[in-house]
Amino acid sequence: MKNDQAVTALAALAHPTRLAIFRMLVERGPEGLSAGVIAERLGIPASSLTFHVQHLHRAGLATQRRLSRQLIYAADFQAMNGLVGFLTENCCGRGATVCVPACQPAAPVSARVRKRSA
Amino acid sequence: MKNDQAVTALAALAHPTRLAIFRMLVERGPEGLSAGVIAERLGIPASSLTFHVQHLHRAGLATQRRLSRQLIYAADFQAMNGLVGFLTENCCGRGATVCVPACQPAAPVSARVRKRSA
DNA sequence: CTGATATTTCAACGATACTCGAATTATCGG
DNA sequence: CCGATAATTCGAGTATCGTTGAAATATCAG
Repeated sequence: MKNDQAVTALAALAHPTRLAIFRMLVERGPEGLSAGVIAERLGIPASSLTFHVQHLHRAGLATQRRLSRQLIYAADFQAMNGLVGFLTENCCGRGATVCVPACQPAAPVSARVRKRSA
Repeated sequence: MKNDQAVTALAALAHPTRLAIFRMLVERGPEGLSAGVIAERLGIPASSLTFHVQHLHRAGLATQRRLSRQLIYAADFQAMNGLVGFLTENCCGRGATVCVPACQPAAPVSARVRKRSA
């Protein structure tokens, strides 16, 4: 990850609302969440949600796909991996490069839902 | 690390100049660098440097100590460790908590200088 | 104390970020 | 096509950030 990308990604996460959105997406996994659901959970206007979630999208931290009328956003774990890697390699001293964090969800949502109801 | 602290730390690093300062401090290690040296290396006015380095200090990412007329700033590796830990634990999914990055310099500056000249 | 050095504080300005209601675009069911 | 739903874009107002020169503070050497 380049220096500029890192700054962009850090700025994207450096806001309470956006960090909350991103954590929500991480917890949800690849299945993602629609803009409406996120806005409702956070209790913010739709236009405000768009502003923040697109910030994450532009920074490369969230993917976007359309599902009929809804736009689904999901965390981009590869990008997050890149950011954490950048921080450990460039901002944690030379002795830390041995550590390779694995940024990805433990299991798809469908499996977790099944597990929860079991 | 609390959510608010993480946002503060992320915001502190989310600026080209401050990220450059922090990387400089990380590379330097516990010995730190004086405000004047940092400003000179970056080619920015002293008042601008103060603005940014204090931002890092307030965010807990840099320590400050006085050495006669100079103020020495150094990276706070423990804080950085906390931030990386927060990101891996809260923003990288549940499967990533096994990784514990060790954020600290490989060796004190004095040793490295000796090594370099050898 | 005096002068010199190192850094911070202050004040003012321009630029960017955030918020949110209203208008617009996209999709779907019938 | 039409009405309804989901989301974005637009516009305007407020707030915060970033930059910098000038003035103030702290430390030291003599």
